[in-house]
Amino acid sequence: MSEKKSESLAHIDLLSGLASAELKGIERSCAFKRYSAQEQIIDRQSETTDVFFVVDGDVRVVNYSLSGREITLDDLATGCHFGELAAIDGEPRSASVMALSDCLVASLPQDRFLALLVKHPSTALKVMRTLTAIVRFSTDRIMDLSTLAANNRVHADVLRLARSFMDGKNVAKITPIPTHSDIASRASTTRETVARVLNDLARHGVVERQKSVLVIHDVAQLSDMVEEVRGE
Amino acid sequence: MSEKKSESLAHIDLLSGLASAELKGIERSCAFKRYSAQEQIIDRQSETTDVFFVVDGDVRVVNYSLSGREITLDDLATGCHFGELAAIDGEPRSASVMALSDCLVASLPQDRFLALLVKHPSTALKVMRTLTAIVRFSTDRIMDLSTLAANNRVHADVLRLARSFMDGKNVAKITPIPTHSDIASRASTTRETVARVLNDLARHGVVERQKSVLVIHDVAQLSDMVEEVRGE
DNA sequence: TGGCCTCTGTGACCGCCGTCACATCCGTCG
DNA sequence: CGACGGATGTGACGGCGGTCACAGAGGCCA
Repeated sequence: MSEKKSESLAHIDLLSGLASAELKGIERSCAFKRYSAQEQIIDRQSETTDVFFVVDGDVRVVNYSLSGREITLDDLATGCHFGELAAIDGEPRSASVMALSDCLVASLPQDRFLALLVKHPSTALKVMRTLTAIVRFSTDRIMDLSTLAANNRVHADVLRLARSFMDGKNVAKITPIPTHSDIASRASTTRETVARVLNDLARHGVVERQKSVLVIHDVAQLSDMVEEVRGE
Repeated sequence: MSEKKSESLAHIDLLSGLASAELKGIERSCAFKRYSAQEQIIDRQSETTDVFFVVDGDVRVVNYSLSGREITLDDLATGCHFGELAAIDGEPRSASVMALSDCLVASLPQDRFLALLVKHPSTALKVMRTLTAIVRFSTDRIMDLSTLAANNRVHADVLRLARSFMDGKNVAKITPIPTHSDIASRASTTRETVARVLNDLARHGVVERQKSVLVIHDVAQLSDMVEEVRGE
């Protein structure tokens, strides 16, 4: 297993442009904390305003309907940051964040973060670029939710997964295999629907579930299945 | 009717902190253009990167499914800006923008805009705050689309309208009355569903359609109707 | 005033998919 | 090895709401 990662911000994307002395200063202002898998890091509606850096591990930005339904907004890997919304505008947290794996997270107080933005316009620009990425991602999702039927949203989500696990021109090998509930929470549907859709795809030879890999045999066809419905 | 508004950026929220000499410089870098109602200002997927200021009038940020279905993302009034996503990250336009009314719009080239952000951190911060507002608005919408049924989304949208037209503690007078298609395009449903829901509400005395005002008699009850479903 | 176009109201139909209920299946841990 | 919990497969049912079709109801302009 991986050893304890050191408490360093050297691999945080947002801070990669800074001089090492500067980085050290920020590290000293940070509180480092370990979370175990499934543990809550931020609670929606809470009034904290720190910014967080994922030093090691993976986290999930998520929200819950009052009925307990879980809606995944995004997953973040090592090197990412989160919590900047509240730091920038001072409003309550807009979403919850939980640890997907055991992970090490650094938190930077709001005033230190804002000072950083003022002092380093290039860092401010990086923050803006991550924000625009979130906005684009969100509007895509709104379009999907507004125009696609549930099973096509599953197609779209599997396609998105496939595209980040390409293995050859038209084949993707997704591993580890996400659970059906996992996909359902991103596509805003139920695990039953995901199961039915995946089995349909398997029956048509588009995907194949192996021991610990989900093989997409025909990414192009999957893509067609999403596009054709988007258009009609 | 209102006279031709002057080609000035004095009332643009984003630029309100700048010295007047600075503002004049930006004005000189801008191209001012009039659009008539319904005219397209930005086309999704186009490769331009200017930032736009709404000097006078109202505009709508909107997207279309290939089948022609219209999805309203947001409406912007005089003083707002748009088009900053592409200016910040250089990607193609993420949405279309059209004039809701006849309006006057100023466009600022990307490099001028980026230079402004670098020179004035407080303006950069304002940009970030508008971006965080968009993100929050979008995640709320994603939650609504994921957890509310179509007619409850209509409730939620009317409630949102009502809250911005309050007239007394529990009464709102919405004017001008939006068309049903209009509401439908924000709530991601059909005008027929909107018509049925509004008539239901009218039958229960919650709303009343008058000549040119939509009166919400019981905002609290409307609010309850949204909350109760969110919870179950 | 008459015609046209947009907006509105409502009924009928029916397919998608959320919900419930079980039956496996599988890895882990005692 | 047996048992337990989580993940998966699948049938049945029923309702929500999208779609189609058409009938008013207002403006607005010639």
